[in-house]
Amino acid sequence: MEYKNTLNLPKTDFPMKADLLKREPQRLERWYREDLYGKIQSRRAGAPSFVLHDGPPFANGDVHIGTALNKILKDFIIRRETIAGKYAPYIPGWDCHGLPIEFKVVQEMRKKAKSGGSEDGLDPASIRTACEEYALKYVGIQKGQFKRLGVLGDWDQPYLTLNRAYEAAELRLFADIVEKGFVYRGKKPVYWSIPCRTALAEAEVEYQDHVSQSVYVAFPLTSDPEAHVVIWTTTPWTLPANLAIAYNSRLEYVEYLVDGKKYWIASALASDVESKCGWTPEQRVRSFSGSVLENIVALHPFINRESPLFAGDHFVEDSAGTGFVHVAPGHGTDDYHLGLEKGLPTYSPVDDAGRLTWTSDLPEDQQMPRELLGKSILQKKGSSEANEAVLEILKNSGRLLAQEDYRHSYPHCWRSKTPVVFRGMDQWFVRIDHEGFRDNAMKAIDSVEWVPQWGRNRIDAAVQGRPDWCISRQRSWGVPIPAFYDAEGEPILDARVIRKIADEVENHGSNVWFEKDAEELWKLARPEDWTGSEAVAKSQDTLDVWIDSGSSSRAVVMRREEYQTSDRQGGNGWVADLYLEGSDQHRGWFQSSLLLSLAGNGRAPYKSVLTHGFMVDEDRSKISKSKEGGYVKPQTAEAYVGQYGADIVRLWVASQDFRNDIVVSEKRIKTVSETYRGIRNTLRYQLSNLFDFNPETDSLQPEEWTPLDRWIWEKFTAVEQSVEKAYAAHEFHTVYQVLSQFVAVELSAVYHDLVKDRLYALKPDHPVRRASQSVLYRMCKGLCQMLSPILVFTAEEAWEFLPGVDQGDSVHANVWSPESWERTSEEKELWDQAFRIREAVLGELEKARREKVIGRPAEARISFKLSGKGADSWMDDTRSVREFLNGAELDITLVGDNSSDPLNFTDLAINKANGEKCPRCWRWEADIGSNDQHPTICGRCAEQLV
RNA sequence: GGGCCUGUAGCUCAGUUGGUUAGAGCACACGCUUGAUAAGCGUGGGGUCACUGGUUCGAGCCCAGUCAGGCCCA
Repeated sequence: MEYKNTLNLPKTDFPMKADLLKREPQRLERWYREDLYGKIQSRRAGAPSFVLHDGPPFANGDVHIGTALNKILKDFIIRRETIAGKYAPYIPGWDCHGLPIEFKVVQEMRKKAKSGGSEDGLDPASIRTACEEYALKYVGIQKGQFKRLGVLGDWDQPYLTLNRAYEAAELRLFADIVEKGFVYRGKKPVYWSIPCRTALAEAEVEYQDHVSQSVYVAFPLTSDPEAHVVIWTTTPWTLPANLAIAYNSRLEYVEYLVDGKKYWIASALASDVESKCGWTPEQRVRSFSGSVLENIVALHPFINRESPLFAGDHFVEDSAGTGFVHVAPGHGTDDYHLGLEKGLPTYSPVDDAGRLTWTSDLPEDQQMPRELLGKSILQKKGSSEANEAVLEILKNSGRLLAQEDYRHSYPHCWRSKTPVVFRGMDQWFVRIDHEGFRDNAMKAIDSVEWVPQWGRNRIDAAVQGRPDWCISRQRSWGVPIPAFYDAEGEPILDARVIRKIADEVENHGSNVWFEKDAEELWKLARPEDWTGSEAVAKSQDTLDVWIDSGSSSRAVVMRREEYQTSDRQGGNGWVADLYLEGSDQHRGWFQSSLLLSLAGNGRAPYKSVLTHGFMVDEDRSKISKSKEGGYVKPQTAEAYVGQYGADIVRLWVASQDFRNDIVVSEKRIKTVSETYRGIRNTLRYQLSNLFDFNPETDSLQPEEWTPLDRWIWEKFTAVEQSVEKAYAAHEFHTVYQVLSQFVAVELSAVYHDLVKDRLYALKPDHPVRRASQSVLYRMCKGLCQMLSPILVFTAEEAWEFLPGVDQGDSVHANVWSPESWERTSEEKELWDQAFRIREAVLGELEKARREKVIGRPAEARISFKLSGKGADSWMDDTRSVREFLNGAELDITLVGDNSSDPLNFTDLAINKANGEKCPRCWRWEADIGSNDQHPTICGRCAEQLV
């Protein structure tokens, strides 16, 4: 008789091979066809809400692997809140305006225009149409890539910063802020990109190595034309804008006498300047303290005006230069502040195209020489027309003491990659210190939970140190600033006007501002009781994109229907529970959102803010787009998903502590794949042994289980508790560690291994078998649920094979309730000791096997002496004990009678077992043939065949 | 140059208020199994806790500095 056919061998259609690349897209198709997201939302209607507000990625290019990390983390959290029973809608967003898109679109339009022989069609309205098309195209592309990652959300109705309703809400928020007096018109040096013809935000500037033409220039004193203050600058073109010189009153200065002329520099820089200017230490005449320089006035080296000396102790250093700093208030931040303090104009004699020019700030006789007019300051190959012209004048006037190329880190325009210049010009600003606003912001920061905690330090520093917010941009692709100008050229910015325009934008889109002329717009927007001057022109500026994304709380969280639940009504109900972005956003979106929300709505828009690190290479250095030598994998989400599948990428994200940097490497992903296989096989083992189990009718309760079942169940519930705790703390790497280790150790190596005999060999409805199936069923279900936020595809796949699950019932829509269960302390104690004995036995078995006493553990006779509390209970169930100790035959001798001592064993010995191998259950038994009807198998097996 | 942060086995993580020979899983090596089988089990090797100095009876944990890396800023 073929006894193999009488065994309950495992059976399942849950495949061992994951085949993620094939199966994931199929499952996605089904999820969206059946509207899983909508189903979950309606099933959770009325439940306590949880709002994670999505920070909008820029609608440009493929989804970067770092962006994928961000979205996956958000998806973990949303899904975990959902299976915890919360109503947690996810409304993804995109940031659609801004320079990068406009730059690219304009480039393309120029190219086309050139080949077509005409530059027509480059007006703002056409540029905007092309930009919108471009942005929407990438919204579509990225949407598909996010979905492929398994990120679930309302992809049919995302929020876009270019939507009419969004723009209108943004403008209304802007109107509130204008009304409260935050916004002013001012002249200020701002980063200016010459090719892009725009002011740049700090975020749009990147530092690169740059070689500047640095010069040492002598400024004669009014009191003594032979005495000179020596300045050093790396931007000769700013010399025509020089209005003062700064020194440090705490430094020591030294006077040189060279060819009858006196030159002053800081002592600390003496040897440096000597070598540059060709002086010698012998020419040093005297030294003096910087404090005596007060009230001294110098003359501009080539323009007819004075350049007074002022103390600038906090920015004049003795680490480079001469200890005297040339001050041009229109061309530098320190210069500007010093100028404000001393009443100097923000003089910036450079036009939009980067050419030197005269301005109305100074009388004509104090303007720069005519030969400088029209010279471009844009640097090409290390020099510029303006620099050359200034150098020429300096050489001719004998004021140039030295010149050399100077390599340093210098700000560059992030798009055109050209050096940016500081240029004073009219802009709109938000005044950060308006009515104690900065202090309020600091308080608002205190009210927020920052995770990790040091995030607070970062945003604190960002807000504390930030200057007024320059919010205007001279670009087309953005939300227009609804300002007008009167006949005098004076700006009109009025909250009522802005609100009228917001209504127009809501109805017709913001193109209305660009398509209609000033007269028409003014007619639409002019308040009925307007008493101010009449508008004759409209502003061409757009709002900084950080105003766009920073308005999302007002435009999305406060407005979207999904978020207007009964538990979010009134008070601070509009505040989001969580924002989650990379740590670079402390200065970016977290800050802009905070400031705008505080100014407009009076408090921070979030309760807590979570940040993650950045993707780094295997050597933990910054991910580079191009590496020297050889092919480099594009760092897009697609590149990884296409090779490994989304669940592997997600598990890899979960495997590392995201608060630090995340290492992205093939090797790392491969080890994660190994873990994935372990998890998948465990699920498969469990499912395959549940093929004939009906949870409704076959389930047994813990009291009816064997001690081993209770042991694993207690372990499992402990795992559920730690996983729950880890999820609550957003520590996904702990979820990963706890689950992968539980799967490998407790389940695979112990429980699943030990329980095979009873599952296979006992008759199907044997209570011991049903007991184990009951535990397996509970664990399999719990594992699917615990894994579901991370392994979204695999958890669902296994869930469908789970007995008793209705067709179409998604693991993602169910509620996961972590169990909590413990054995009695007596049982725990007894079995803790049992495991210690097991460990010792396994060691001895291995030794015996090496010494060839036995072939394999199943042939072993294990004997030892047992004493202490619970020892007699071992004797009650030697089958379980034997199974537990992994041997064939047991010979336990009870010794002593002191049952209050802890369980203990001595004299452990391993020998070859008696009996022979049962062909049915493969165990070594002494009672083979004891049953007449089944003479070749063991007694236990024979009983099962009745 | 400044601010914030990170640095424990090949990889990912634990290491409780400083206290016995620093732990786990994976990977690796060797063996077993072939009724979880493109699976499973057992055993084993592997760490000057980035480095240097200090505080202490005692430091992976505390202090100072150095180096390397990341983000932000200048």
